[in-house]
Amino acid sequence: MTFDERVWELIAQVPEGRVTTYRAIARALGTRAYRRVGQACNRSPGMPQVPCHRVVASDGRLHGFASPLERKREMLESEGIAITGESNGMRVDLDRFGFDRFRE
DNA sequence: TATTTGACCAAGA
DNA sequence: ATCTTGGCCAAAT
Repeated sequence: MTFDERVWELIAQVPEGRVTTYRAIARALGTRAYRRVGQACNRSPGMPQVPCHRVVASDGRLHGFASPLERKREMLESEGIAITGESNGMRVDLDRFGFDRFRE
């Protein structure tokens, strides 16, 4: 099993209405290669296999997504997750929506 | 085999 | 609060 696949497996465990962080995933895998986790998301199959839109930066900000439609993100987040801030600094409250109780 | 590349992060300034 | 810097490490070149 490759590193990417392990990352996807963890992301798949994040329930709807919750988010996780690149840091939490790296920690769960016992590594500090946070950037590598981001790449795994980039190459992930996407929904419905891997809900990579539920992965945010460690401070709760919505990172990356070179996609022209960051709006898409906000919409998907609106599956019950509150977003604070404007287009630039949109962030989620990790204390309320954060998830890192991975199994295995 | 060697180098470059990230949807990152934490600590300083 | 914003910016810079150095570190991280598997995959893709």
